[in-house]
Amino acid sequence: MEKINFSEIDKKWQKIWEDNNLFKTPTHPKRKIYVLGMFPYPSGDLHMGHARNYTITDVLARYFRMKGYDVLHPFGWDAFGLPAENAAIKRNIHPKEWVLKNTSEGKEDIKKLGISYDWSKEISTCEPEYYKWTQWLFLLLYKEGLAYRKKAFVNFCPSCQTVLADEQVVEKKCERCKTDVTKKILEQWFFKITKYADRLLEDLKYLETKWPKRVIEMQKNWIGKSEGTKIIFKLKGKDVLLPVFTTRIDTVFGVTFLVIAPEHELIEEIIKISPYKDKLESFRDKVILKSDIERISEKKSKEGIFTGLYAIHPLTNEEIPIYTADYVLAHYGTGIVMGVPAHDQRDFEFAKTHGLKIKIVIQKEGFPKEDSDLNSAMEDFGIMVNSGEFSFLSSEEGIKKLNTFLKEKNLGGYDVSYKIRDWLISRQRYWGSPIPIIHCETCGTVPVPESDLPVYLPFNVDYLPKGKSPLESSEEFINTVCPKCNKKAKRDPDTMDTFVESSWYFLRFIDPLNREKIFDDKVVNEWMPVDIYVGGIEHATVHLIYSRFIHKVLYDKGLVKSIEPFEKLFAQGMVLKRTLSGNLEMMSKRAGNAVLIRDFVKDKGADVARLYILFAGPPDQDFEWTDEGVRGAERFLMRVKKLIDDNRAMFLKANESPPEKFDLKEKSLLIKTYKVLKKVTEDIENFKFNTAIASLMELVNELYNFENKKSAAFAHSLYLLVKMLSPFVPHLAEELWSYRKGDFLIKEKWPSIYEKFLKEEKIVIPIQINGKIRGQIEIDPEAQEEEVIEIAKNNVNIKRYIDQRKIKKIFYVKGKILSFVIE
RNA sequence: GCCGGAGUGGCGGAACGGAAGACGCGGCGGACUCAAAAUCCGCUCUCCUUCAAGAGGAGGUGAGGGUUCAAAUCCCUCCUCCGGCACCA
Repeated sequence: MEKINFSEIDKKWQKIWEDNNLFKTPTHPKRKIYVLGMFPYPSGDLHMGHARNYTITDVLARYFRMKGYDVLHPFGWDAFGLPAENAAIKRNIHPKEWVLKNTSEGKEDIKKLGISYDWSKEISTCEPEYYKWTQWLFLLLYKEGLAYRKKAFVNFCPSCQTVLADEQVVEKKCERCKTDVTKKILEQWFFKITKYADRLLEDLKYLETKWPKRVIEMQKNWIGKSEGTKIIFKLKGKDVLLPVFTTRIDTVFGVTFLVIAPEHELIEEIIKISPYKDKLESFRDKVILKSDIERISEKKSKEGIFTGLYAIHPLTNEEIPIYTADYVLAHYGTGIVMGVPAHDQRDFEFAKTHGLKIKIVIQKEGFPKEDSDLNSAMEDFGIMVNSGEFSFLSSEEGIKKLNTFLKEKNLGGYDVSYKIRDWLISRQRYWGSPIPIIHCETCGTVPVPESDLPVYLPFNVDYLPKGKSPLESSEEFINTVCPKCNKKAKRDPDTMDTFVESSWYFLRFIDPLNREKIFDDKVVNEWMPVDIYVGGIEHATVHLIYSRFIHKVLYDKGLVKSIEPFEKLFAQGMVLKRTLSGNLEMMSKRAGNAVLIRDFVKDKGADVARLYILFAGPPDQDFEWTDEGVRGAERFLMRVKKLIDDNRAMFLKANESPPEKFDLKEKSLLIKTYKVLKKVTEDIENFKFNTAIASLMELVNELYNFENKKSAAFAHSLYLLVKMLSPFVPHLAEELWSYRKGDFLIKEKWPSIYEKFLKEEKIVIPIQINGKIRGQIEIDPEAQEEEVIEIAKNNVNIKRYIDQRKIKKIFYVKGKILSFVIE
């Protein structure tokens, strides 16, 4: 077979498609579908890992276009942020320059893959036309009381020289550079995502069947809802309240100490009145300045000291010693825990170390009843004892009764706690959107008036990271006048986390050129929600929570009507490749195992890349890129081209309607073809591209071996084959289609399935006897049970088994199997 | 520790209550060729019976148990691997 230059075919059609503006999105859709891949950072040298994401959305976009949908399939760049900035610093060029270079090169690479994007919708988040609206969004949140500034202990990456959101800290390390994160106290901007915690959790129910289970689970975990009780202790002799959150209020009579987090806001007050002032201060400083990684560390011993103060137990009026210890976190619950050593393992260990009382208040068969017999905490539910009027209730009943009781007495009651914390969005880096806030000595924090947006990011700034905001050193930027009092004032020197930009970009795609508004909500509501969102699993808790949050804020303002932004989520797997050292790793420039789109496409063509990527395995799983696999894809495409070329005249004769005359063999070919059509159709909609292609391969094999290549049935099958191939390998399919000298294939309709060609005349079904296959018979698929049994009984193989034996039962599954149960 | 997901040929994977291993890769044999590559055709889970062609039989989807006429698929116990969260009160 002659070698085919697929890349020449690519170029030809890519140009023609572009010249004819074939992927233009209609403004007002009749029957819409919004297909979106997560937009990338403009890193240089896009490789097959990227290609996988784009290919998946492209198959869907092309398929649904043929199905008659108006398809929105846009592309853009997540251009602000550390990746671009760090890369630029490394190369000693300006981030803007770096981004421009990469977006233009990247765009060329993507075009070479033949992805059917509407490029008129392209956006880049670092352009003022975009970040103006990111700033507008900030102001919206500010006005709604959802953006606030607070001094707080924040995660700080010593290598990136900036603070990080909790979501960007993975295993106590910086998500980007893997450096151990330290703590810093800084005044920072936060978005109040916690206000939406419950809705973010509740609304997952709309996504449960359409999002991958693991993503739903990760989000649930991340939000971390925990139902329990708030109970208010009092500081002895003072008018200070000490609220405690617990999930085990049934153990409240077993409280023998309280522990307050060292970084708790009340700790200053406690230090003031404590007899151990100095010791407390030094303990606090020691713990606070530790990074989380040091604080948790290997040993897990519970370090803490006595404050010298006591609390009053609200139910027993006992005096309870107050400790401060490193195992209690200020940001969870109320930052104060009640110590119940008999029924909580951590409290047990702490009590043992500090010689505190241990008091059993829950009993369960098989567990010690004497305090001194405990070797570890008994954490199970059981029967409450030594609990005053609540004694002899079960834990479950006790929890209910105590919740009601505490509420009545104004001492607390049912409460909910979340793990999710507010989203820290300030960054002490240059390459991001400025925060549209002015700090005035007279007026305080003043938002930039909307009419003054955007606050431009200045170009000439010494942007090397120094641990403080580079913009602070830019005189032209930082100095301004207060919009309220017109006195000299300073701009907020920080930039926004890039995840702010990416949490609303899917809305801007719908109306990217709007100069008046963030978007036209009428148009946006015609297109939203995103019907299919495709991207990597790494965004499960970061981008996908932030986007849902921002979308809900906009929903509450009436700007969007969809409850959730992403109807269906598909998490595609990674592309792996062996490195020189033999390890199997994610394809990346850094690992040195990247197969670049531009190199590959130049050599083998876009369709080979697309087909191989789609066929290599289920799209939600990782797969290993191998040269052998590539060859298989290439071989298949050559076979397809040869098949059509060799039978060109027949291919030209066929059309949308199946032939009216055919013999038995031809009919069985038509049946096969329409079964493949049905499977390909279903498989595309279910993201099973690998099996869709497998069935197309079967069809090609069958067509090769088909005897009567002059029959209308054969011609019709060729015709359907080319149509079915087009979402996967659009260039080759278009080339073959062009033999027919009609309209473009990509404007053609997806073929419809003729039911009459799904039914076979005769089928072969297996016969089971006592669960074992003992033979097979040929039957009419519509045959009645009695008829089928009769045929089976007369089959020689079966006769051997059932003669002289009593048949106890017979099962017939229509058209599938016949099963005898004999003695 | 808690919560998910997954274990199927030499490999990627199909089948998801009804003939396990579709399709592809690799391997083996053959055709073409001076030769090689490419291409095309055939075979390719294991064991047993049969001189062979051909056919027949037994076993087999991480391990063990269960439900069912029938289990890779459903249920229980266990093992292993992967992922998320984790001193979360």
